[in-house]
Amino acid sequence: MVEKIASEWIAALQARGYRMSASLQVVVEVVATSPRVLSPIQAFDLARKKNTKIGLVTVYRTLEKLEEIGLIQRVHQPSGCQGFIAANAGHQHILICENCGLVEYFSGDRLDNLMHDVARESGYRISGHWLQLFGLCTQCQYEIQSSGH
Amino acid sequence: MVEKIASEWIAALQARGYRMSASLQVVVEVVATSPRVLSPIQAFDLARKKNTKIGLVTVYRTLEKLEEIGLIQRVHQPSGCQGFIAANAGHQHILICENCGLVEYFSGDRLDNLMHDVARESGYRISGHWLQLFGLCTQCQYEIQSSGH
DNA sequence: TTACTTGCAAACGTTTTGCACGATT
DNA sequence: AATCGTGCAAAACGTTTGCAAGTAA
Repeated sequence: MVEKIASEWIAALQARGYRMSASLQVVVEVVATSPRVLSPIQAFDLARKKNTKIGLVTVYRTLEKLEEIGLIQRVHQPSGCQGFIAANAGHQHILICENCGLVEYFSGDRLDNLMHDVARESGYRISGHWLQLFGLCTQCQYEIQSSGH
Repeated sequence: MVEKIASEWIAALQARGYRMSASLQVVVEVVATSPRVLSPIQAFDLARKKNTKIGLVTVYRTLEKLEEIGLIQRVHQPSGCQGFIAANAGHQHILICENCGLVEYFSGDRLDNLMHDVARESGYRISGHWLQLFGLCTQCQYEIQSSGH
């Protein structure tokens, strides 16, 4: 299932005309299968465990391609904006664990009314929105509680 | 009115124990009175028009202080995350013009139900959220339309 | 065989730090 | 008088670009 996602991403890249290589495959696997937000360097470190030859630049270029196709999205956090996570189509909003980066997706349908109201009141023509929630996943709640905080 | 905001910020900084200087005053004035998102360099350029001696580092350090006190907030945009805008207390959500950076504030009260639902469904303990809307302000809608786009 | 991709090194823009001087309290 | 803030220069950081060599199509 998880491997299936990676192979679908590879197919999408090939359909876009990109050539296949071991390096690209490894980066795609790492990013496609991560349930957590990954920075370029984190993706690089994970990829290096599978392919020692890989360069950081290749990670950047692969992320660029994946974002261009819409398979990943950049994640902005108070701690920084280098993160990426799979862009789960149809679930454009995410909930991020501030401790471990684990991501949950949720629907933002209930925002439509709000956006409509704001557009009318402000006169702006609204073209997009970001909604992100931050918190602690169940696992991290437990661990942090257990360690005495 | 606009000068009042700046002097309130100055007072808040002094109450925090920070010393006053011409450089700091100029930066605070620039940032406090801007209706648009400002990057550090933009704030620096504006401040230099009022005080040629000012250094970019001072702008960074002043922004750091203002953010620490909660008078400004960082603005994340698809084009970058260097922007800052006044943090209008009680109106924590913003609508940004993608063309000129003009910011409108709006209330996000209607998000409470959504957040409660997501917390229950995910098991996360939610501690914060970001909601930003992007679009074109009325002025920029007009200008872009007039110029043939 | 052609042209895209890689990895390295260097360049780049932004942000931070070290430090001597000057200014505020 | 003591300490904090400033401005400059240099360092650090993440990201992008130039290029020669390697590889996919």
